[in-house]
Amino acid sequence: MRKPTTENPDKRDAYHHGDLRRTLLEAARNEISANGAQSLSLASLARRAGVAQSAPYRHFADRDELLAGVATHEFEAFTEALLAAAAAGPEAGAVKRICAAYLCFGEENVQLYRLMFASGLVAGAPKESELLKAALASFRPLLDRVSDTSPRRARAAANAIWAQLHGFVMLKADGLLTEPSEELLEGLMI
Amino acid sequence: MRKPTTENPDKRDAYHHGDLRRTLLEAARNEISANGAQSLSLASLARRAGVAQSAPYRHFADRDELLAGVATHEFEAFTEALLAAAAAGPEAGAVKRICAAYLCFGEENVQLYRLMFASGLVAGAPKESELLKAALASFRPLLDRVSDTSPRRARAAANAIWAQLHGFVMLKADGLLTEPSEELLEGLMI
DNA sequence: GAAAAATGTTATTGCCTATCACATGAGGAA
DNA sequence: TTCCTCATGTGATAGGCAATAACATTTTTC
Repeated sequence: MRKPTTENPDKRDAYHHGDLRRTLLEAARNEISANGAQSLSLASLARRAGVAQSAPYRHFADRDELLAGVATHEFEAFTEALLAAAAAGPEAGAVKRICAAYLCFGEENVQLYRLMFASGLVAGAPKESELLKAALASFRPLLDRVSDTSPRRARAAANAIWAQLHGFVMLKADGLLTEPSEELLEGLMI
Repeated sequence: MRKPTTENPDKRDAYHHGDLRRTLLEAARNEISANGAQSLSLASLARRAGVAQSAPYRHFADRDELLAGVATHEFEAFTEALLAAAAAGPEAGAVKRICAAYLCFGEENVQLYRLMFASGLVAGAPKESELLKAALASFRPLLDRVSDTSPRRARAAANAIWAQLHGFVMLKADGLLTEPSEELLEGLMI
């Protein structure tokens, strides 16, 4: 692996870029966030980064692997946001706050959310992949705070909430639900 | 428009195909159902139908319009399935049966379901499009059978159920939920 | 310091979308 | 019938992208 900066950061015109992997991931995130994952091409990313079209393939086996990289990173940010919401008040209201934070993230990052949860990327990811692990980890904040008569029932309840939140975000993203988030949050069955 | 059959159906070698639009839609449905919408190309469809690569463009402005055609048709089939489930027993259990039919459809048609609800196609569709109308219509069977103290509350309740069903299907499709449908159905909060 | 590994470049292949100009066939109007 | 027009299909083409191969240049390692 490579450190973010070499001894001389001014070496912009050097043969080697220095931190292409990170640069590509960041540019990809921007592009996806703005125009969706569909409109992303490795070629255009390479151009924007000022390297040859083939350079990205030194860091990502194919387009999907780059997308997976972006998605993984975003799942981690998502998890952070949920944890922060949980910690932002008394434990009693943690679930409610997590739900609000979930809807908020989905609304503010529609395209990234699509990549994470609706691109089929996770479905095609191997069991041990970083992506799948990051995706499952984002479920923990909610699961850990839902209690019920048994762990099994708690899991079922958390699943139900999760599914509902996910459904709200996606249906709203597609224009099939028009109610504002606060209203959906009230209608949430907990 | 053109009738499905001309006077002579044997005229296969004729200059005109006869019913290319329908043929393309059906082939596209098959391909999507088998391998997902991503792997669909108009070029390969044209080859399979035995016409020139440019022929499909006489019937669909672009790739997305073909996909929208498939999705629209599938939303109609989906609505039919939900209506059939509702009619398949006493009115009292209609909602439960609709939910079961919903999960069943999603499970048996993962790729088509993805196209319908997770491709962003609906999000980009104009307000008056057939696609959006068909999508919204698929919500009616459930909405019409959920009653509450007020129409507004009924809508909120139906939204919640809908979102939850959608969430179950998608999260399961991505391997993030592993519980069998029956169990999810029991956990459904109604 | 030399060998090896990492990272970038140029060149190439093949597939795809989308748009031309042009060809053919079907059905209606005179 | 005969011609005209429109719908539909063909061939050719431009441009973009994914992916790979062979070659070049640093950086790291021993």
